[in-house]
Amino acid sequence: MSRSPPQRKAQRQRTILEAAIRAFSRQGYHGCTVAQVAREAGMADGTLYLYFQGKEDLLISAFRFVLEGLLERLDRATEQEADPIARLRLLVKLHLGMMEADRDLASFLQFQLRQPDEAIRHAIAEPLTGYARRIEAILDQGKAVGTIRPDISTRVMRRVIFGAVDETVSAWLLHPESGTLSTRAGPLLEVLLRGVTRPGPVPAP
Amino acid sequence: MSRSPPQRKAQRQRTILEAAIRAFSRQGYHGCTVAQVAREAGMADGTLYLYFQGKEDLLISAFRFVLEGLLERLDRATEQEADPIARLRLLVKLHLGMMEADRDLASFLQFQLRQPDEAIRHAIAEPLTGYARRIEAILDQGKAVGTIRPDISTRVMRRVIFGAVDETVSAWLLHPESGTLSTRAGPLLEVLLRGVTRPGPVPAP
Amino acid sequence: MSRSPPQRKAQRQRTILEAAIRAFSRQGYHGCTVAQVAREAGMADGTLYLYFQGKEDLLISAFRFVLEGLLERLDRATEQEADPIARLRLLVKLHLGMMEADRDLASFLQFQLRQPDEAIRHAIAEPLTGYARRIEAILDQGKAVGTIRPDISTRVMRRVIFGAVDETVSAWLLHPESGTLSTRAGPLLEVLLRGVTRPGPVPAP
Amino acid sequence: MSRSPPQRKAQRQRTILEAAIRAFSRQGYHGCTVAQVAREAGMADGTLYLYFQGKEDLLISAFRFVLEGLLERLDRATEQEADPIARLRLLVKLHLGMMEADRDLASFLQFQLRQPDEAIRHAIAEPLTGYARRIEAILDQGKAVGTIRPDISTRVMRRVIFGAVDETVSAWLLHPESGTLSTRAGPLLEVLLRGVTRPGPVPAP
DNA sequence: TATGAATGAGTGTTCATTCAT
DNA sequence: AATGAATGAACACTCATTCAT
Repeated sequence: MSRSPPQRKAQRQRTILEAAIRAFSRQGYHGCTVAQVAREAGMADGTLYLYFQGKEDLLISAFRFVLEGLLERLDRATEQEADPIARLRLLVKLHLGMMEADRDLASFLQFQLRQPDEAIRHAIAEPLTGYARRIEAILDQGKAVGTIRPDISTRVMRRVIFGAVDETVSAWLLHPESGTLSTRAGPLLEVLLRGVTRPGPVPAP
Repeated sequence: MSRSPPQRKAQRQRTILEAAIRAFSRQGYHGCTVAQVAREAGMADGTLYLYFQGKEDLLISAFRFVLEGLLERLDRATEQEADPIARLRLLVKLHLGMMEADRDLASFLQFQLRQPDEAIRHAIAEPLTGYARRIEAILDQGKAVGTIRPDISTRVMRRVIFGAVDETVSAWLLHPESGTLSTRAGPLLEVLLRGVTRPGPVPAP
Repeated sequence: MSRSPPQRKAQRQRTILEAAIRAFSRQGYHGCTVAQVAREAGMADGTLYLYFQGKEDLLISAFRFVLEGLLERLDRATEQEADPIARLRLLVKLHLGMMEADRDLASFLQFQLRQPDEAIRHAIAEPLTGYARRIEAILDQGKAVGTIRPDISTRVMRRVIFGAVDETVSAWLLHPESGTLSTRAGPLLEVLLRGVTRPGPVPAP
Repeated sequence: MSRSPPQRKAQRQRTILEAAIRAFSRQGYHGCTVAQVAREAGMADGTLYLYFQGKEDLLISAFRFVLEGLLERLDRATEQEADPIARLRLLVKLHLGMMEADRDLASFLQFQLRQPDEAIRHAIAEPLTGYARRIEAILDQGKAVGTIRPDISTRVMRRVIFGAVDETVSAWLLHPESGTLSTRAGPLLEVLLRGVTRPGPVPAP
C-alpha cells in the first residue's frame, strides 16, 4: 500500500538525508560530490534538487535532522528522571551510546559540524543551542536542589561538560582501537562531577 | 645586508605560512584559493610552489607551525613551575591568553583543524599528540605527588581538560561579544579541578 | 456541453500556443522553461507533450499560428480594396494596429523570430514568404495599373517596405514611451511612397 | 619580436572576440558552448575567463567590438563627403559592402543582435544609438540644405532607412544564392530617396 | 487524457598547478 | 628565484523529456 503524498515526500527526504550523512561522514562535505550523495541515495543527481535547494541546504538539513533527532531521544529518555545528577549521568551515557551505535552519524557530527562558512554556522546555531540549554537546565536544577555548586556560572560548567563529551567522542573516532565508547561514560562523569584533584583543600591560585 | 640563503628561505616560508593562517582563518581552507594566499603574502601564485608542495601541504605546514610555536611557548613558560596543579593553571591560562592575543590564529586552529581528510589528520597527529602529552605529563606528576586523584585514567582526565579548554575557546570565537577569554581561565580551572558538584558525598551512580 | 474530440484538441493546442507566446515574449525562447509554459497554460509539464513534439515544435507552431492569423486578418481586411496604393496603406496600418493591440504577440514576433537555428528558420520560412508575397502582389498590381514605379525590382521594394515596418515596430517595443504605434503609419507610408528627398531632379549617383 | 604586455592583452582579447563572432554566427549564442569558442580561439576554456567575465560578457563585448569597428570605418569613409545625399549613398554602400566582405560578421550582427535578454539589450544600446545618430545627422543636414524633405520627422526616415538596409542584409544572408549584396545598393537607395510610387500627384490617403 | 516525479545528459565556471620567460 | 598567463579537469546545478500511475 502506497503512502499518502506528504508522507512519501518526507520519506524521500529522509532517505536523501541519511545518504548525505553517510557520504559526508566518509569523505567530508567538500570531498564529496552531489553525484556521490545521489548514488548513495540510489537516485539521479537531479532528484536531490526536487527535495533540497542545493548542496549546502543538504548539509544544513542533515545537521538539523541529526541534532533534532538526538535532542528528541535525549528528552524522551531523561524526562522520567527527576534528580539532576542522575539526569546528567543519563545524558552523557545516552550521548556516548548514540554515537557508538551509529558511527557514520558520529563522524558526521564531530568532523563536519565546525564549518567555517558563516551561513552554515548560523543555520545550525539553533539546534546546537537547544543542546546547550538541556545541559544548563540540568545544572540550574542541580543548583536549586543544592547538588551542583552555586559558585560557578552555569555557562562555564556547561562548556566543560560539552567540551569533555565532544572530545571523548572525537578521540574514540580517531582511535577506535582503544576500546568502546560507552564504557568511558563512568570515568568521564566522575571527573566532571568531582574534578581531577584528590579531595582536600584546593591549592590557592 | 642580506641573510644567508637558508635563513632567507625559512623567512620566506614563515611569511607564506602567516599569510595562509590569516587567509584560511577568514575564509576557511576550502573557501580560500591559493591565489588569495599568495596575494595575502604579497607574492605571485607560482612562488608558493617553490616553498610548498601544494595547497594541502600549506595547510599541514601551517598547522605544524602553529602547534609547534604554541608548544614551545608553553614549555618555556611552564618549565620553571614545579607544582603540577600550578603548572596546569599556567598551561590553561597561557593557552587562553595566546588565543585571545591572536584571533586569526585561534580561529584557524579551532575551525580548520578538524579536517575530515585522512591525509591531513595523519599529518597533524604528531604535534597534537605533543600537546596531549604535556597535559598527561602534568597529571602523572600530580598523581605522583598526590594532588591528582589516582583512581581515574590520565587519558580520561586529559580529554576532559583538553575538551573543556577547546570548547571555551570556540565559544569565545563564536560569541566574542560575551567578554574576554583570559578571565574565563579561573572558573574553568575551578570546575576542572573540583568538578561541578557541591563538595560532599557523591551520589551513587 | 463538451465539444467533439477534434475541436477539443484544437482548443487545447490553442491554449498552449497562447501561453507559449506570452511566456516566450516575456523571457525569450531560451530564457523560458517548458515548465513555465505549462504553468502559464495551467497544465502539467507532461501534458504539453501530448499536443506538441517538444519545445522547438512549440516555438515553430507558435510562429505559424501567429503568422497565419495575421495573414488571414490582413487578407480579410484588404480583399475589399482594389486600388494598390490604398491596399498598401491598409496593410501597413493593419500591421501596426495589430501589433499595438497585442504587445506580447508583437514582442514575440520581433524578438524571437530571428533564430539562428537552421531548423527553426526553415520551418517558419513558408508563412513568412506568404507575407512577402502579399506585399509583392500589391506592388505588381501597382506596376500594372501604373501607380508603382516600374524601374525597380518588386523584391527590392518589398524589402524596403517590410524592413521599414519591422523596424518601426521594434523601435516602438523598445521605447514604448515615445508614443502610439498606429499614428506612425501616416508618416511612414509617406516616406515609403515618395522617398526621403524633396521632390525635384534626383542628384546623379 | 614580442609586443609589450598591454598590446599583447588587447591582441588576445581580439583573437577571442573574433573566434566568438565566428562561433556565435554559426551556431547562435545559445547553441554554442564556451568550450567551442575556446577551441575556435585555439585556447583552453579557462583562458577565456582571464579576458572576459563570462559568456554573456563575451557576447556583449563582441557586439561592441563589431559595432564600434563599423562606425569607425563608416566615419572615416564619409567624413570627406559634404553633400548629404552623397553621404547617405556612401553609408548604405559601405554598410552593404562591409557585410558582404565578412559573412560571419554579418550573420552575427543580423541574427544575434536581437536578444530578448534585457541586460544584453541595455549593454549594446549605446553603439546602436551611435549608428542611428549617424543617419539622423545626414538627414538633418539634408533638411538644412533643402535636399531632404522637411515635412517628415527625421526619426521616421531614419527608421525606414535602417530597416530597409537591415532587411536587405538579412535577406541576402538567408538566400545568398540570389546574388551579390553590394549591387543591391543602387536600387535600394533609389527607393529610399524617391519612394515606391511613380512620380506624380500622390493619391490622397 | 492528464499528471508531475524522476531522470541524466549537458554546461558555465572555478581554481590548483605548471612552466616559459 | 620569481612571475603570472595558461591550462583543463572537475563539479554544482538545470531542464527538456519520459513514463508509471
